[in-house]
Amino acid sequence: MERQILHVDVNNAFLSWTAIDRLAHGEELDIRTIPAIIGGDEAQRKGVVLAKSTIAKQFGIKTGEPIYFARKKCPDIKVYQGDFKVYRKYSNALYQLLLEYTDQIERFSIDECFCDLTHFIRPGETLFDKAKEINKRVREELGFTVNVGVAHNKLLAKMASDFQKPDRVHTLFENEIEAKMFPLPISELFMVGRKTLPKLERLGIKTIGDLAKRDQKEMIKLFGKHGKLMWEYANGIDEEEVISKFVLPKCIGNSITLPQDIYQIEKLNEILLALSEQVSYRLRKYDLQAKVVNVQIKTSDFLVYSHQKSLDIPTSSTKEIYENAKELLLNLHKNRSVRLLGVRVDRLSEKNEMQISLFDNEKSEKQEKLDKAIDSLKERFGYNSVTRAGKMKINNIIRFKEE
DNA sequence: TCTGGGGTCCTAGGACCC
DNA sequence: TCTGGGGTCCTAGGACCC
Repeated sequence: MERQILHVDVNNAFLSWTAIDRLAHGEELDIRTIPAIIGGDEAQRKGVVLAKSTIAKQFGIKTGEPIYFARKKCPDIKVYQGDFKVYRKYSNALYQLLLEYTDQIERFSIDECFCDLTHFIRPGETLFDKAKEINKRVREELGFTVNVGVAHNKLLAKMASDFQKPDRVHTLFENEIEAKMFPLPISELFMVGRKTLPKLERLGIKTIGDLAKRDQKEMIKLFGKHGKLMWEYANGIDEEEVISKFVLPKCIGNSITLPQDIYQIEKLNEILLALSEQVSYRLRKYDLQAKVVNVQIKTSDFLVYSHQKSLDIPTSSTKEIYENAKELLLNLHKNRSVRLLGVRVDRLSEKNEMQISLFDNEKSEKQEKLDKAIDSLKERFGYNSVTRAGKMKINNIIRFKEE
């Protein structure tokens, strides 16, 4: 049976949401109507463009580039800081509205959803009608706009939502692929990134159609699994289901670009503790444990190094994760000047009843009780209310969004 | 020019075992 | 003494996405 899929994509999400939240708080100016961007704090060396207004886009400003570049392109650009709590609020409002159409919703990111309406189209209705209705209702009831892609699989719905923006509904059915998708530059294809683009161009592949018409075996030979995927996408082939159920994370990480480069291991360890604390806190919130601890650094010359360690027994203990991270960092840093420091845990598994209640020894039982006590204080009084990362100055450097 | 932070998945090479 | 091939696990790095 042909599936009925929508991809709902919020236009300039971070900027639009910031705009309407400011308006809701009495601000007169709608920042969607001026050259504006949402960006990180330049003083903290996080000065990249996270979202841009339609007018800012017309100046050639791109998401992900330094704010410094954006100013060169448009000296009058206004820069605003975003707020994740605000994003989450509007993202949830959108999700609630979509739930009126189907319970088969995959939250692909904070500002994108896939919806499967296969079993929710009544006789006499079309998928396109539903898409138009959603588009209109979001604008009128929620105050921001979305693009909606209409198709029979996720890939085509996603490609369709990316066509003309903003506030539009586009279809991309099988019989439209040749006319609507094949002429697009190959860079527009989902999963063709910065590194693959020049390789494809060197092969004479300039458009999605060019790739679609190549031999699939050739693409597999050159790019392996990625080649197979790209070829299928270029041909509009995608069998992936809309996953509506909650999926546990496969890894949890926390990293920070430091306001200044740091080379002293003692100072780095203090930050490492704060990072480990946050990672293990999130791990425990999901009732997960980790088999692998990973530490990553980025040096002042933007080289990235990482070390990881497989543990004998999975853990969710702050102390254990920190101790292992410390050891990894020691082997990693070699007096290098560190720009970014990160901790990540991998190979996560669910704690079963046995593991929650039984302990190897008294020491780890005590440790677990301490973690739990701190966790519940954090729950009640906020993440930063209690911390083992001793010095408060670290919490001035690292701002935790997780509360 | 000055370059975030959160993820997922894949690959290559080495260690180790049979 | 000098020799093989396959499977699994681990690590480091890199690609992609939003």
